[in-house]
Amino acid sequence: MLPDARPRDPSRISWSRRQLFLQSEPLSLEAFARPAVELARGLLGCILVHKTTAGMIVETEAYLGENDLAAHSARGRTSRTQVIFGPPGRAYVYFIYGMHECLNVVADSDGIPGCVLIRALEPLCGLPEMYRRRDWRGSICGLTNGPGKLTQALAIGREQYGQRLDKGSLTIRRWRTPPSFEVGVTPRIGIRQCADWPLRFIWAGHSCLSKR
DNA sequence: CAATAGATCATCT
DNA sequence: GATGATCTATTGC
Repeated sequence: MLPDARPRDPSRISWSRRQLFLQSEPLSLEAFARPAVELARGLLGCILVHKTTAGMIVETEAYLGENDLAAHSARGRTSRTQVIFGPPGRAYVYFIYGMHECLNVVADSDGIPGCVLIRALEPLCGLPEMYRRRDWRGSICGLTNGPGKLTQALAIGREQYGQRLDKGSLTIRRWRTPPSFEVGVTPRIGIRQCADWPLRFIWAGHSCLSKR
């Protein structure tokens, strides 16, 4: 089903395509029903799969429902933000700067807003496709080390708005034996309001983190 | 290397 | 009409 990746730099790509399927399982909907901060931390090391492409999540940001003026949900329910107020485990995809799509995972419970922005992945599967879609000839990490880059590489867009992430073509999976790593916490990137809140979570020292 | 301009449009004032 | 949870290329040191 998934195409083989092109020759890789073994120091950067940690798992083979075969291991991806033998050693992972989709997160259940209940697994997403947690506070956004907790989910943001918990999604690190999990695998985002869209059709023939996949990558491991190494950077996330939590957006809260209350008093978080940086969150899209802070201005209330609109046609764009309604999914954030709904049940957890759904995709919130929005369009920004006239050209980029960003993927969020809805957290908390039905009626309570909260979501997690996926900011960076380590590419795992379908690398040739990613290179083509990104029109990129640089490093492997450069395919997906940014929120707009990873959606382009995995072909995720507003067509996936509201889609559930526990089954179907867009899923988040966890390793049966999770990798061990150190988690770092920093302020979120690219926002003006609440700019100093420590809600960005990273796999400390990973080479595929986004750039400032 | 750091700083900055330009691309480009859905959303909300 | 302004803004923005971004990315890339280019400029300048």
